[in-house]
Amino acid sequence: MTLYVERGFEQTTVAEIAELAGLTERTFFRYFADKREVLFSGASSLQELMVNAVRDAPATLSPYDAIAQGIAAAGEAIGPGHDRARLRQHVIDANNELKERELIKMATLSGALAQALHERGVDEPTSSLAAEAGIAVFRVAFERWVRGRDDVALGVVIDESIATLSAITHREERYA
Amino acid sequence: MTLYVERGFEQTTVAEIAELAGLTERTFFRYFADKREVLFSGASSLQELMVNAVRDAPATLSPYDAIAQGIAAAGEAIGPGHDRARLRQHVIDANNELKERELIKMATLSGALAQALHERGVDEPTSSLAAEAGIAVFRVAFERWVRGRDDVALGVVIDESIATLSAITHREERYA
DNA sequence: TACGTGATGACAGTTAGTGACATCACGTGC
DNA sequence: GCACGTGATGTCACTAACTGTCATCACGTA
Repeated sequence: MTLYVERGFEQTTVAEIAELAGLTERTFFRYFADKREVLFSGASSLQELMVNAVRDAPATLSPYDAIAQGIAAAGEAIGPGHDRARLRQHVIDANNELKERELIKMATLSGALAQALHERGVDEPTSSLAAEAGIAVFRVAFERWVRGRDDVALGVVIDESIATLSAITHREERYA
Repeated sequence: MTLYVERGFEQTTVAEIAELAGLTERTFFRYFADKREVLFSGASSLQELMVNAVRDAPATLSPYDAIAQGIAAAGEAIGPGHDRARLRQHVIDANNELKERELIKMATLSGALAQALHERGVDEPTSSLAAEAGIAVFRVAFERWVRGRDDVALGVVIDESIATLSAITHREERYA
């Protein structure tokens, strides 16, 4: 991570990382499937957290509100680490391969959330659409939070974005 | 493409592609930035099509409806090629690197659509959210269409998905 | 006919990632 | 206290995706 920040992702070789960490390249690849995965080791636990939140949400909640609970849980987990998130995102945004990896993590997450909705009795395509919409909200909210001021809480931005999406898809309200 | 279908993406080397096409590896890499890009050469023209549709949509349309026009345009362009789409998607789904590339193309598209909304006078974060939601709809609809029966038109699936997302994000209607 | 230009080939080099085997530390059962 | 199985690490050889550089070649033009 230090190296990625200092000289960028592409300019850092696995050999350098391994040397700095005091192990061989081969061992590095035993811990991480590839060079990119270093930055995404936390993704699976975040996914677990969100899926649990959806699963444990009150049965009376709509799919969209259940997903909102999951996103809120992610917000609470990430919220405190604004500086870390900003640094990490800066590295990712500077490199296309890393962006790709981030996107596939999001897509996997979306699939897991759809599955969690399934287990709440929600049918296709409602489950997939609600999950995808939730991820869309999370993506936009997270980006705004990372680029925004330090004192605006992630949870607040998320709530705003959830409401905004509802307003957008209400076709009749503000437009002809 | 023939080779990717026959033996899979990973099992196909650039050397083989080059030989089949009657040129050298180096020349292959002059036409395609990398091995994956072969399957996504049409992405930029599709993006252009969608952006134009959004730009040229009646000014009275809401952001969501303007995006819907863009998606409909994509539906018309892709719709006739059901077999080709199915084959291509089969190759992509079998390989994670290709899925990543597909996702970043979608993300780029989302950004372009958000930009097109901007030029219609739509503010952030509404523009990004509407674009992301539109991509979410497109993603789900496209997948359903590819996996579904031959005689169901893509346009129909898209319209259904647009309506379903509206219903989902109407929180009060069908749930407590 | 000489010349500039754009496309291609030839070739060497870097780096990510993998497979196979050796080694080594360490806890367990005897 | 010692043999032994096991999991983590090192070593080495190898493949394949890319990249940089220079040579070559076809072709339209002055």
